[in-house]
Amino acid sequence: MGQRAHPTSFERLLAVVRTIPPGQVASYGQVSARVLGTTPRMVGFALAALPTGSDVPWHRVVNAAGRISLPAEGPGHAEQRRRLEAEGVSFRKSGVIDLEAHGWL
DNA sequence: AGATTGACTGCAT
DNA sequence: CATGCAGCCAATC
Repeated sequence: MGQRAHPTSFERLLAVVRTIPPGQVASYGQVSARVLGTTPRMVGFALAALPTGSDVPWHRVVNAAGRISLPAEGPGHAEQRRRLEAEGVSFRKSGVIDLEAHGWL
């Protein structure tokens, strides 16, 4: 099996996402800042390629404004919000998450 | 090999 | 508060 001897930055990003505790959220930028050589855009790309039913808590990643970045018209948006609320994450009236209360670190 | 795009971000207008 | 633009890196065409 010709696998690489060390995790790709793609996999490292997913590993970081796995460390976000339930009930908390981190921004794309915050996740990418933990893996040198990566950017917020890569985080979104990595999560978008995630297989259904993966163990990665992709829903705990939101944009820097504390808002869900998935297209509001798609099913992913509603699903992410549902999962977060199930973990106790509260949304403001405007649909913005209170990062002061739920922000990671 | 060059252009385009994406679940971003920060600063300027 | 809404828009625009540059910077960023990998995947795709």
